[in-house]
Amino acid sequence: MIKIKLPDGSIKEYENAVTALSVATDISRGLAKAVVAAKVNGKVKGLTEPIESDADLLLLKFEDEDGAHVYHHTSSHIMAHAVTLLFPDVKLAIGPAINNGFYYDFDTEHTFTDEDFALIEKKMEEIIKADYPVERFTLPKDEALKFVKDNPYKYELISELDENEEISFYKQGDFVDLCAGPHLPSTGRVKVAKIMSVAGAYWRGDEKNKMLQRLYATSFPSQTMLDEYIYKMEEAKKRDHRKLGRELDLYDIFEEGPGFPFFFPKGMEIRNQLIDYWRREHKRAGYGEIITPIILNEELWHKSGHWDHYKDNMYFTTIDEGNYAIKPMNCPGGMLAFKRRMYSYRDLPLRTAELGLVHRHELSGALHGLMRVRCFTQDDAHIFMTEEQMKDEIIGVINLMKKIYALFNFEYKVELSTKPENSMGTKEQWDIAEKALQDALESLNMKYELNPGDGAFYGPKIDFHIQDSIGRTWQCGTIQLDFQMPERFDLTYMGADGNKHRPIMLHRALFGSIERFIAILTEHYAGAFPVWLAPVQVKVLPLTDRQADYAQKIRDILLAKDIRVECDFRSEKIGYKIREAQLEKIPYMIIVGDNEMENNRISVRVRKIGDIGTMFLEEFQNRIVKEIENKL
RNA sequence: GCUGACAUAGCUCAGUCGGUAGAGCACCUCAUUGGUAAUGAGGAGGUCGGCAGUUCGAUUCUGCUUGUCAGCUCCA
Repeated sequence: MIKIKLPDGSIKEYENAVTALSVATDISRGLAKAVVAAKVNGKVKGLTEPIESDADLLLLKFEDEDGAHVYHHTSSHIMAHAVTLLFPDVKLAIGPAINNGFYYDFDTEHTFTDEDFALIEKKMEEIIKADYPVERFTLPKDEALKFVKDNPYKYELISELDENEEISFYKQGDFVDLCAGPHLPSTGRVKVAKIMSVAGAYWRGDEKNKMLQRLYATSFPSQTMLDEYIYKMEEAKKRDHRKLGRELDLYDIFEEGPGFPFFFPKGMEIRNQLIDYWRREHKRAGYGEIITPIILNEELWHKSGHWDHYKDNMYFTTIDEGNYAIKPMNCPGGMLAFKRRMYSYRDLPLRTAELGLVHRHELSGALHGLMRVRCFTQDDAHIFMTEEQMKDEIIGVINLMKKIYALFNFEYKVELSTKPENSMGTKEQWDIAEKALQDALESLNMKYELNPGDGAFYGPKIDFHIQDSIGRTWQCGTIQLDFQMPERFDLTYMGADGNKHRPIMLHRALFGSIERFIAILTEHYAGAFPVWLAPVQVKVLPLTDRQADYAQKIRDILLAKDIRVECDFRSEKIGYKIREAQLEKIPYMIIVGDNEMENNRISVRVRKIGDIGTMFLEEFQNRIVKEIENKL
């Protein structure tokens, strides 16, 4: 007797081995139709895989993340199947499910174009209609290798697997693919698929390898869901900071300076508000602010290790026949600032912040609006401390980061990145540093992912990643431990014992880059910034020329309270002025006609709500001042 | 940097199977003085990203180049 326990606690009993599909059928026919995979004792399995002993069973639908994953994975096989039929010379590489879809990497002489998409989709439809059962079979490693001998990619993948491992394959019609699975029971379970784009992708993500052609696609259980997805993506694109930055006249990048952004008065307003806030928080958290030069002698960069590890990303220049570098990071300058005098252990931890403008030579193909630029302002800080202070300092920084991100209601992902291949220092130092970061994360109960080998060349780091409008994530905040720079620069402090000791250094940035952070904010708010950040907070709209003086008076009063206010004196109808202010995403409009003027009042219109009626200017002023103070 | 696509007015986009271009919005002028998302009329604005080549003639075809977009790689 096999007992299958369902999530609601109920138990179904079966004489013999049973499949998740038949359990679903027992519950209801509708469920059997909707279910796409199952979690058996917490592991995702195919619906038709036999369950041979007692198990906890969770039936997965497309709506479940794991369910969608299986659904998309089978879809990727269908796409590979279709491509194989249309382009027989194609060699398959890998084709996993990803967020919102799937891709497959192909090696073929043919260059895929947009016109091929429709052809491939049509072929996929045929495979779906044929409703081939998707069957799993396994081979021992040596036979598996023989089976894929004509495909170097699959051959390489299998070669790396364990000798004794059973290698699983999935077969649908005549198409067979190496795959760990699981899969849908048959191809007909996929309803609609759409190829989204084609792009180059290096085999195994290594630029030394051959570049393959990657087809990105998605699939859904219904046309309606696909349409909704496409609509959603189009809507999301309207939030693109590059578009909004231009429309709202905040910032832009021109052909004359690829990767070098311009900020205009309205963008600067946002930037300055952020920085004001940043300065207040840092003063409170015990930081002193410094500024270090953008250009420093090349020697410094040899000493810091940047020459050996970061030269390709740096710009250089000559002054009076001397060689100079344009800083890609602020730390070496920070080192000089520390070294200028002697410190006591009583001075530690010493927290030094710098809004430092750094320049980096990024690959042209990597540039992306304000998200990825060639010059940006890091809200950097260097904390010099003793080993005992390390953990508390890390925790302090994480808490400050959490406080700032909470202000914007950001969802973020935390990653711990460890020792990369080409790094400075000893393994012991790295171990201590990595452990300190990990301990801090764990003592705060933070969820994080491990990202092995992705640390900076001088130390491991904790990174904070935030999503953009279409779900791409960007690293913003970062906390990096560094034993190397203090050693290279021979930094010391005087200990209680009268001897010189070496401090440990922590690099950190909260926004990460002001430019990237503003891009994230623009997309996060879809350009409708909260009052405290809005470039223009209030627009006064006189109904006719008769109210011009009154409008001006209102503006002057608000200006005197540091409220950012503009007037629209043009001889346009009120509807027109409102529409324009609305499109500019200005939080408050003050509308004044003869009525308001006679009663010494104002009409207020809120961006999100609409007309909220008339009030005295003083009432409005109290309201908006309070909102600004509370950062709403 | 690599793969693919794209580049026409400030913005969004038409268009020319090779005969030097057009709309809407924005801008300027005039009229209009209005009550919560577009008043009307007129005007100005483009060496069709740049450089070569083919051609009687190139914005259109070809090559190179610059930039942008998607992805890979890399990173805040």
